[in-house]
Amino acid sequence: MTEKPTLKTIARLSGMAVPTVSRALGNAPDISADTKAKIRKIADEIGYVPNRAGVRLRTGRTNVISLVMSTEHDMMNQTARLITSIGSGLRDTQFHLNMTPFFPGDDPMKPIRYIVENGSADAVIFNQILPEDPRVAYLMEREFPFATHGRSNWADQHAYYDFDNEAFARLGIEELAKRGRKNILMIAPPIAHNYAQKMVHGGEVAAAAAGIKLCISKRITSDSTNAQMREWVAGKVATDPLIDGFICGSVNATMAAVAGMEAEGFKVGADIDVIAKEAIPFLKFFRKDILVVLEDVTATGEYLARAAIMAVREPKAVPMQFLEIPRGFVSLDQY
Amino acid sequence: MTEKPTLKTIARLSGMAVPTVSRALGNAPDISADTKAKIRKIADEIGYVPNRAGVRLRTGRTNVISLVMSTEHDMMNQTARLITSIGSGLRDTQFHLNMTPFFPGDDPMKPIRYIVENGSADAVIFNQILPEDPRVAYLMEREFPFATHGRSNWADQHAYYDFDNEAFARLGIEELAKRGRKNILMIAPPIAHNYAQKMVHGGEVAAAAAGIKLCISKRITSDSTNAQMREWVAGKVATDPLIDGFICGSVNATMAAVAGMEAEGFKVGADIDVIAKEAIPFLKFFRKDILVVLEDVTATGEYLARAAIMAVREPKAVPMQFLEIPRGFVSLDQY
DNA sequence: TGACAGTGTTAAAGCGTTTTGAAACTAATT
DNA sequence: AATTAGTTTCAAAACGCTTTAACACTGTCA
Repeated sequence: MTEKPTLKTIARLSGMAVPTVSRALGNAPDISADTKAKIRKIADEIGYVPNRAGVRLRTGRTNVISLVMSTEHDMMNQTARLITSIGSGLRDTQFHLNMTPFFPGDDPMKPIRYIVENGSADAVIFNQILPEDPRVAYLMEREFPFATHGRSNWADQHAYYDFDNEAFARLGIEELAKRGRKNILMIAPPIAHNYAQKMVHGGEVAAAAAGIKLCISKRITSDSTNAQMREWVAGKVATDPLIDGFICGSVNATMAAVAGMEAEGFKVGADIDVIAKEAIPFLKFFRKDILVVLEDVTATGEYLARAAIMAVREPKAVPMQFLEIPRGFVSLDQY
Repeated sequence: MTEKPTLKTIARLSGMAVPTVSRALGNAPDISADTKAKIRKIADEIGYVPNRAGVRLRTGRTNVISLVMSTEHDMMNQTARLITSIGSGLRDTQFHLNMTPFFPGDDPMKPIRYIVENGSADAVIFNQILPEDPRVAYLMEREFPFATHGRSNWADQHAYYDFDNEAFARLGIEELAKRGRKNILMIAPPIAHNYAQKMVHGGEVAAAAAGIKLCISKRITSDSTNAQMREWVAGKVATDPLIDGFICGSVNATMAAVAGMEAEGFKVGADIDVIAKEAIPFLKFFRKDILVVLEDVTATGEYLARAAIMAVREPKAVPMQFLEIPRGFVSLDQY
């Protein structure tokens, strides 16, 4: 892990000339099988990745598929809005936005490592932060610019935007207590994530202070399937009729909770109060008695974009950091 | 519009050397104001845009902000799912995904032109297609690879993936007719878009055949604000109590229609049937009587990715084209 | 022996940009 | 007249890659 390996590196190591290396890796017909094998081996060992600017400059091929996406017709779309608001924050700057989705089961380090090693971006933005997130550690160690959606344990040292989920849970518990609710169920995000831990902690502290009971599901979290959550909620309210409140960590959890309790004949707002958090307002269209806290995703994206640029331009400056404090419950009129 | 302008072009035109041009445009202090003005003028006239590969190769700066986005926790997110499924279709290929959001009021040609002129991608994917979409015309004329989400009038000549909105409207009308409904309101997408025209046309033909009345809103379309749609629906059902069916062109329209009719005391599934189209199943969680047709966004994204790559690799081959036929109405169990 | 054809490798050039360091002036100072 | 200083411009090099054309070899055939 010294210098970024190029064709020249492999040429030096193998004693061949640069073009030979290029053609060998490109599997050209006029290179002997021996040479190809030898060069391929060295390339793999030192982790050679072609420099995309070099390829592009020479061949004119970018290896980029560009997605030009209009946003006009989708208002209710959290992630899309996050993406477009990052785009919006990048407007009139020299920066372009590159998307690397990754999927459940993928190694979260992989795309980050690729970007750093290949130098395919000046900065990274990512989400789903763990308390001791290895991506954060990796990027900090290499002094590669980044901004996170959510805080790690080292959040004081890097750029982030976060929603205060601790305050959200507190707000929820306090509102439920005020309404005389005493037996609360929380569907929290997977507990490995830092924001889940904060939400749970906030809820527990507030519940203890208010003297009400809070039960947090371990098996079922807000990333379970809708069907699983629905079953679980239905089972819970059926066996324990004292349950009179829900705090839901995601829109999906809210939908599933509502469906589950209604299947058992309970009524939102009357029998059971539901606290929900959403980024794009729409839950109240269907159940105006749901108690909704809004999260400002547009601000999130624009802030993260600015924070990332700042991290690129002023690596030594104090990183941009913002904690969004929930502003209470919204009414349908505000939609 | 002959050759792509570079610093060399400007150098030739101005009689200056390439580095001088570079420094003049970079506003270096050691270039005279006269020269700067002259060069800037030429650059603007010929529409010079710096080649990003050149810049990157020389400086190491990519001018890219990379967004690495986890998708685990958002299931209900149409655009996000489209994006990630495009990413998924690009997996294990050499291609990377680049996002260019644009915003209501922006010139839709601008990002396309930039990509083509700057050569910042090998292919473009875009949506919101007009019947005679200038972007399609532009790209076809230049033989630049692309794939569209939706069909233009020249769809036989280019790669696309489309959902058959004509069939959707027909399906909706026929189902409403079967249920004895006679007075239908449709909230269609803005009529300029091709898919809106197809949806309207399909509805009108089917309504005529079934002998029922179909009214399509002109002023209010599915991109109106939720509040506008809600007001409009409430007003309509209040003044015309014969209305007994809705066909909604978007999830937003559906939500607003439901809210509007319920505000006037009508009940979904009993007084009025509602036909909806959605990509991510969630409407039925709240109103299981809504008649929901699903659109397969995951397939869409993966297909568009493959189609774009195909257009790059085999420009002369017959373009990949797919029309998704709606498969009828879903039940809550299928969610 | 010389010409010919493979075979495997390399030298040289160039894609568009920016950064050095030097060069050509002009104007001011000795 | 000769030096110095200041201003403006430019030549050359380099980033990493691929392509073209040329180079050595070997072995075959006349």
